[in-house]
Amino acid sequence: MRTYFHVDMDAFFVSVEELYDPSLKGKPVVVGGRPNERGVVSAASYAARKFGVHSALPLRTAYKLCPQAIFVEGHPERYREYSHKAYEVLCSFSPVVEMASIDEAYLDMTGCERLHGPPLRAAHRLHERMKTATGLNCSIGISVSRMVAKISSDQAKPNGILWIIPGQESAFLAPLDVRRVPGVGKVTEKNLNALGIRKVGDLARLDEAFLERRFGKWGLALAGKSHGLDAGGWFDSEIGADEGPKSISHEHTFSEDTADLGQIEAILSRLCEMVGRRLREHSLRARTIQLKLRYSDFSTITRAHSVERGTDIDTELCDEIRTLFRQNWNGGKVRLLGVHAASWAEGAGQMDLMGEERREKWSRALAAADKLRDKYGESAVSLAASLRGKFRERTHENPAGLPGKK
DNA sequence: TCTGGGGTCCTAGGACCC
DNA sequence: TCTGGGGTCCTAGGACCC
Repeated sequence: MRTYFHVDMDAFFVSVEELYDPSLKGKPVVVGGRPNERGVVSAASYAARKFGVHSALPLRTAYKLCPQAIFVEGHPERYREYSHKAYEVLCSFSPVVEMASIDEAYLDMTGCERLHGPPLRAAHRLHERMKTATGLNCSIGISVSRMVAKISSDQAKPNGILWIIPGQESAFLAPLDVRRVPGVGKVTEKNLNALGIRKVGDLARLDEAFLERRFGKWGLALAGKSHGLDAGGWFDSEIGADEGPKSISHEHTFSEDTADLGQIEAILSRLCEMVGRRLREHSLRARTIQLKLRYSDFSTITRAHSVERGTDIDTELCDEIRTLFRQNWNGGKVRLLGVHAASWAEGAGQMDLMGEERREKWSRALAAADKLRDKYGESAVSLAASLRGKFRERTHENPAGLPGKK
């Protein structure tokens, strides 16, 4: 029998912002952008949540619900920094730590009793050390199952600890809404509700075979989850095994929908550069390049093309993407563009669409550009098309022509 | 309520091969 | 030529998570 902790930082982005600006404390704060921007709430303070503001809510809606809230853009570098600080605290508690996202982690605490005492005492110590070392509150769920630990940390919020005594998993889960189960979103919840299944206990009473017939493999996993088992997909995998990214993508939503080809191609170039840069950072070459295109009516298509050898070169990505775009654009106003790279090429091959010499020349030039970007920021170096686009986008959003948002 | 951006995993059909 | 079956790759779309 194992012991897992799920550690989840409370209102993480907001709490980090409060460390930098203590005057925010206790006030309704919304992280995500300006209230009149296209976009959604990344995080809301507890004071803001009282007004019905929550993450994923459109910013404009958040503003309607809580006009007095303080809206901040957010600082990803700060969040990464504090995420790393939290990670170090966790590593001092268990050798088996897996960050599940920027603000939550799983710890395998099996066999740590001699060092830290029984689970609850260990959790209190961890909670305290987290506060001292980072200034941040977290909530901790404890169980023999990772999934139950995650649900219990959720129930423990804010700033709490909840231990599910071994053997009590089903009893703990039974009265909860099915929506609390990780992996059950809006759609699955609706489908389950339509069958009269509202609580996890309803799910647990059902025949496994019925769920499998109804929902396939996912139904079987659901049956296991309802009993507190780490069943299906994510929870089945080993904890702590980090294998690097499986895909790299960037996308951009226009502040106003556009059918201007110059503007569109400029953004595509910029996105390709961002993807290319990340590929080179990870020493990866992508075999599959995918375009994402969303129109004003929110209808969205993706179109992919695979190449034999893979690439990490901006111009090659750009050529692929531009072709995909020209082949598939219906001429309508575009809301969002995305560039997605996946399916990594094996080993250290050399050539693809270009000859080896040209390729090396490009690689050197791009490495130099990456360095400049490190030093002076993302906007320092750009392909011509991208530069044009930046100028247009910026002038569009920012008629004064002031420096960009970064 | 007018809907971001970065990911993961799953399904399903068709091509292609043996 | 009247029509199998399994495996793998590619593509498109969708649910879900933070």
